[in-house]
Amino acid sequence: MSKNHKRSCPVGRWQRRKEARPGEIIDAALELFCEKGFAGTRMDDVARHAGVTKGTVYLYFENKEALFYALVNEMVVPQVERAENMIANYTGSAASLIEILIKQWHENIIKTKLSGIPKLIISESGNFPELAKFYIDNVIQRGRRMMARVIEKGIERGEFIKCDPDYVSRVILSSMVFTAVWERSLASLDDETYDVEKFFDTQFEIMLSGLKKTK
Amino acid sequence: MSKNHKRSCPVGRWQRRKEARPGEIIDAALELFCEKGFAGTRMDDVARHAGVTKGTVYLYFENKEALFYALVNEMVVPQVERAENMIANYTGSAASLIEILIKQWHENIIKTKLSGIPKLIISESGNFPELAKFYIDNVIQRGRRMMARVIEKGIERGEFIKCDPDYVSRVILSSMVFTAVWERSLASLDDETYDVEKFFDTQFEIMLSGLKKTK
Amino acid sequence: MSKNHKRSCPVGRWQRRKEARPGEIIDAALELFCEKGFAGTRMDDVARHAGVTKGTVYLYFENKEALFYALVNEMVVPQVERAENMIANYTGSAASLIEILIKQWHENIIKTKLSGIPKLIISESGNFPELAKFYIDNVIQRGRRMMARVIEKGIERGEFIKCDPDYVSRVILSSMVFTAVWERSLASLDDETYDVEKFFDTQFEIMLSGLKKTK
Amino acid sequence: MSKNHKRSCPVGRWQRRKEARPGEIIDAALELFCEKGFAGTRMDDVARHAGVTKGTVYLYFENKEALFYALVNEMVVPQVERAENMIANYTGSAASLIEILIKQWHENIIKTKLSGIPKLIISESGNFPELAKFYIDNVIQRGRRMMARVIEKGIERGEFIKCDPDYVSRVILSSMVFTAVWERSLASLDDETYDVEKFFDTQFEIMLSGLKKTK
DNA sequence: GATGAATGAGTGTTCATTCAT
DNA sequence: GATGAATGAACACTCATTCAT
Repeated sequence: MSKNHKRSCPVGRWQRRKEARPGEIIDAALELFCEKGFAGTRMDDVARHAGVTKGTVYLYFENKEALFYALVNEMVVPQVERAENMIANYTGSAASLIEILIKQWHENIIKTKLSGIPKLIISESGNFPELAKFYIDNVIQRGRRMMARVIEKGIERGEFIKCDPDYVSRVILSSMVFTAVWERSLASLDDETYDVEKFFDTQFEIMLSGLKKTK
Repeated sequence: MSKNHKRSCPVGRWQRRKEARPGEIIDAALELFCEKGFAGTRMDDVARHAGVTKGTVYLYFENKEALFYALVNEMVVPQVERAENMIANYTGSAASLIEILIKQWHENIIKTKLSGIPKLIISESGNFPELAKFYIDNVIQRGRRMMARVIEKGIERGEFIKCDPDYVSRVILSSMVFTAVWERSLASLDDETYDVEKFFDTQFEIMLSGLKKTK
Repeated sequence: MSKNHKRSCPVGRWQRRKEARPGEIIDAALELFCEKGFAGTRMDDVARHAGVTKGTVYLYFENKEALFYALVNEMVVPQVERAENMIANYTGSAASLIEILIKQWHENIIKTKLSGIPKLIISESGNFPELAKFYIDNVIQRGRRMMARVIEKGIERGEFIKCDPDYVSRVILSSMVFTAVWERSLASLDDETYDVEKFFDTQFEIMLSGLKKTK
Repeated sequence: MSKNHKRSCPVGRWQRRKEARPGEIIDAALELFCEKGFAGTRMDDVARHAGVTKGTVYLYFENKEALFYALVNEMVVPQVERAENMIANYTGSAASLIEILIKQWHENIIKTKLSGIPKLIISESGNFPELAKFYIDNVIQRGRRMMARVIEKGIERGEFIKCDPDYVSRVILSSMVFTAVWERSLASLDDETYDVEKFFDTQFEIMLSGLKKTK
């Protein structure tokens, strides 16, 4: 009847949260790995950030590395799929699709904790090449192909000038991805602040006016 | 990762001890820090890579952190100065200057070990905010201003359309810097290889045709 | 291995809690302690082997150590009593009594899980001196006296030559006990297999012909 | 000139003992592993017993298990070889050779730290089957064959009655080995003390008079 | 009674740093 | 100057034990 009947049992040490735990731990790990790096993050810290003790982390993840892998798996693939679906169903112009993709990148990645992933993968690529490879194959390459297909469509539709869709895709994505990396690393230390939205608008305008056919 | 990075004396951090130039140590450290991260690199490895023993590293650098600071200081400032001098003396068009800057970035940074620096700073920014701050102030901001001045000149000279030079500068630099980061992290793991030169050409063309005034 | 074995309350150590008989737990513990040692055995394993969960073990035994003590107490004393009764009622020759004792050792100890006890006690004597002491006083010494009495009787009856019954007892028992230890430790790893029965026959024959008076 | 010129440098933290270290560590490990078991022994304890700190142990042994393996390797093989050489060169009677072997077992094994090895191997056989196998193949089996060959020779020379040398060998060795195990485990806890020498004398006499041919 | 999620003390192992040689 | 044996603090991971359900 009352909305808080769950709280009738006092919040204590023995709360069971089997369902929620892994997600909480992964969130904590993402934040900390991204901030301090994999090696620089203590399992104890991850645990404390997730509101549990060290031992509990090991109930859900075999070891630190498994936690890292789970984190990337969990966080990354759904995003790619969402974007691919969006593109598949889109019927408007290539230019407007690019605009939407950039906007969504801003809303769903840059503004969320997900923006930590690219920085994390890049930072740890030397120590976890296999994981980096997974990310390249399942995120980067798919992203690249998505954007390339959009460009291609724009060329086919007569919207865009002739160009190599793969390279144009890389150029557009590079500053999008860099922005995520930047926001999660140096942005907060830079006293010359900027407006991410305006950044993306600028990028969009220049790129598009460079790509658009002038009739 | 020790939590007292910040407590180590900030004075004298930037000097190497002695006259001798343990450039090999710095080179080894750059390579290894970039590959494995600061925490993941053992002083022993740095030493061995430099052809000396562990103790010797400590003759020249007070500790691991000092080595990191020295590395960044040593490697970074000369580049910026070189670029600034180049711009100051340049008399041609803004467009051609941008082309030259991109080419030099490719030749002098991307193709050399120096490209490891941005990846390293980004990766370790959470653990070494002071160092990151130094890098931002002495490299990033100066680079941004350089590029912005070029754009500004282009607008003044009637070459370019009206735009916000600061944001355009950020857009151009973002994919340039990202390319360095990419080459030092994921590029070697990506089976879809690409030609960096063509990447920069594509970027240059699109950006420029987006910026150029059409008479 | 905690250093405070000795501090755990010595009273009540020998009792199982509750009426129910968690014989399966003790069986599981015997098997696992014997195989992996006390420290090397996880309570979780004991529980799983006994078909219950970890918590349940603690319903019946105060802690791991208490389980060990209960195990030894449970398993050991009945055997000694059975043997003592057998001897008390025996009326035949000393030689045939020895033969019977060896046979029974083979049947009731060597061939059963009980053979694990000596190996276990020996292995853990350093960590559980009190328990080892209990075993010595209640099993070893009583066994030694039993065998010594048989020898003595043999001497008295004129069957055996004059000898020190205590030492002869020790010699006979040493290979009997060793066989139990061997079977529970190295036997299965030795590719030079042997027949335990023939081993005991050989021992019996040699010892007896060495002991018997030649008229 | 003075005998203690080595002591002229004060005993301190920085003494280098590269040559001596491994042996000291192995000695400490043997004692502690035997007393507390492998799992129950802390590397810290081993180190302290050897007069060093934990880190130093890892300079010489890759890990705890490697230390265990090294210990067995180091300690065991030389003994077997010594015994085999002795037998090969022996020209006297089989009976006297057995007597010598028992005496040497007493002097060189039982009375020394080496007597800890059998107990240790037996205790840890479940956790280190490979090491146990090594011990069986290189020590036990060779010991068994040695003793069997002596018995065989005794039979050939007409000293001993017909019997199966392999089984007789096993019977004799079982109480010899057991004595080592006993001395390193329960002996010190047993208030019924005994004289090991007399034990072996008793064994020798009974066995021999059981084996000897009566003309 | 039984469960199993959670705890936290304990231990193996690593590695930056020191300093006698 | 250079070495490398030694140190010891730090951290990943384990597991006996607890207790809310």
